[in-house]
Amino acid sequence: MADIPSQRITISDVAREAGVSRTTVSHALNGRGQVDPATRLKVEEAARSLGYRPNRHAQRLRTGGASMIALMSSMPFTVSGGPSRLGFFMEVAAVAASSALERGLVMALVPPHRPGQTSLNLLDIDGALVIEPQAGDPQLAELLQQGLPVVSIGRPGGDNVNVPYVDLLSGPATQMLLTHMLAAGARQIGLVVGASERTSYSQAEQAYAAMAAGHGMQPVVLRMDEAEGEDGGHAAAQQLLCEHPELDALLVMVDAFAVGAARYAQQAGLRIPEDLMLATRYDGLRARSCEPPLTALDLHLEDIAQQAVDLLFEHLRGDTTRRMATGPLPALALRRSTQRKPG
Amino acid sequence: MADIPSQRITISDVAREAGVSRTTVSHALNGRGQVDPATRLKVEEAARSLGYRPNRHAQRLRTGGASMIALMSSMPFTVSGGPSRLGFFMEVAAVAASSALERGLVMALVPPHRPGQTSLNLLDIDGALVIEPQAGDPQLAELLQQGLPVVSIGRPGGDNVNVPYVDLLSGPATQMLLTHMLAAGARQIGLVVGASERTSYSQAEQAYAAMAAGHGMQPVVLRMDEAEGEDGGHAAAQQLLCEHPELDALLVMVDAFAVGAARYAQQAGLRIPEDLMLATRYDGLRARSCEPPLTALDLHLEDIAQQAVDLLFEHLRGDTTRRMATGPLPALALRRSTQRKPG
DNA sequence: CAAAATAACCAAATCGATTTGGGCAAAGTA
DNA sequence: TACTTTGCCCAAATCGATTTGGTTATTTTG
Repeated sequence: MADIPSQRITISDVAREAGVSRTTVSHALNGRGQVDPATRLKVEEAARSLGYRPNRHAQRLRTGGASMIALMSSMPFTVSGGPSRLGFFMEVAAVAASSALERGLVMALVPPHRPGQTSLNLLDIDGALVIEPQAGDPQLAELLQQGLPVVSIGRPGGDNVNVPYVDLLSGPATQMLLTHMLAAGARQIGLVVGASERTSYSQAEQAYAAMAAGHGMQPVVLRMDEAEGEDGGHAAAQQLLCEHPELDALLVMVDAFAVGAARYAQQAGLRIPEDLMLATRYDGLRARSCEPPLTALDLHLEDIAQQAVDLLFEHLRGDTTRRMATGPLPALALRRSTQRKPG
Repeated sequence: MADIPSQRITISDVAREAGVSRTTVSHALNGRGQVDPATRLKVEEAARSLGYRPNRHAQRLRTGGASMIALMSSMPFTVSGGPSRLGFFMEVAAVAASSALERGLVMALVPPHRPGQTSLNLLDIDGALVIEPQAGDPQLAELLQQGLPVVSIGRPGGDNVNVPYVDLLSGPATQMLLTHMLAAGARQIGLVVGASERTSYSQAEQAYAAMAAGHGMQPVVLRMDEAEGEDGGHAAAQQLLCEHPELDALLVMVDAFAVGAARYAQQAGLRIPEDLMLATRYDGLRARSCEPPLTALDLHLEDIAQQAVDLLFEHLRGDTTRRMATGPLPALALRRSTQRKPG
């Protein structure tokens, strides 16, 4: 029956119990230096019986090692947080937290916040993962300014050219969605992206332009402020379909927009997919619980997040040679929103 | 153009810059001791200009406290993690992380792990949130044994009677689902719960028993090991429906099981909801992306998580008077799986 | 056999903060 | 005047680990 230790067990206690010096305890427990195997056993036994757990703060203070990373979202609250919180951010978080723990790192979540809160200087981290930062992202800027290692999930926008990143392959991804929609019978596809300057958007636009040129499609693109959330998607669909009644399909890159677009279609009496096909990029809760469920992409975020943590870990260790990683190609998640009844 | 500081700024650097001792810097920056207002300004200015950020490890080592809490899941990997990671756990995580940050606490995610990994002694936290711990939960036991403040989301199972908790109201929740199914035309409802000893299960069973007695329903309950995941739900449905062909509805408390049950129904040629109604407790990704989507409950996890963080915060502060909190009543999330076509 | 290498261990320095226990004027009090 | 209080400041101790730079014995080598 072990008493609850009111005073924490330190290395000195173990040393006393084992009858050796603190140095030897440290060496024995960490496999460093020269220690007689018999002594090592004695130390280990003492540590176990006393319930010794090294004080992480003392360890980190001495060794300078990293212990905490943060995962931050640069998307506005209305897209990344809000009613349906379980999006891209949290999916990455789930995997990244596991991978981080396996490396002895603790991952702190810094969820999207209402405008005007920085709170970054509140927490003291050794590195950070950021998701699809836009050009001139203030959070990213602050992290870099503090000299912290950062890995971006998705190539960072703007002039942050030397921030290491995991490529999300937005060009091929867009191509995949467009190809599918065309094969499924779409004739005129419109594109909706966010208004901020993110690599995924510009790559999508490029892929879309190339595709349109190749298929004799008149390119129709609309950019909408992400902060507008689902309502923004509603408005975007409305504007696009009024100005371009020939459109019979929409590729809406932001899932919150896509849900709004579906709502507009319903209100306008447009059947999905018969009158209007709809697809989005990220296959998350929003895409799946939309009515009808939306065709989207499995981005393999599990691999992506894993790679990002790996990369960040390397940089934390001082090995900054690798500046990029690539995940597997996205895979199509086929749903009703792009499947017209045959005939 | 600030250089990237290769060497971290310490309190000594600030002291030198401001022309005072380290003690005075500490006092000035932390509002302790007696410091001339003019000196304080000088110190603050020096700290700002040098970009000083106190070393968290040194601080914590000295002061003892840590400002980190953990969110842990006691569900097996197959239920809470796995292919569809975005469940109960991550939904709570999203909200709890925000609330924690607002209080200056960092929240670490300790996702469900493969069996045999503790990893708890790896991180040092000063409090934890646990989700629906079962009777004799080893993680909870370890936390308590270390004397750490713990708040449970959902009343803890077994004899952990004095662990403070946020009530998930599983009795009323079950009643709500059963009442709905009966009103929707179900005649004989079977119940599937997890085999572990969790309060939500026993409360569900109680509510079910009472309901059955009141409606002349023969109670049919099956307990399935949670580690079996979706396949377990498949097996449970098979067994239940073979032994009790009179059943025309199932309330499956674990969402992973429910998805498996839906799969079995499809294989057995049972139409949902015409031949078999299906409902589950937690309205998450699994319930929504099931075919057909499953009727479930909005548990108001946002409020629940908020309350849990509040409660834990109080206990961290030493105020242990409040030992329980209650969230709002769950709300029905109606889906096709319980809506028979009229006529 | 003397010199060099190795094994096993330890005392003290170190990491960067906070806290303890003063020191020294200037101001207040008997 | 002498004695206490107050204001402002600092040197050194402290937190609990790791690391540096040794000291002894014990082998190995020339």
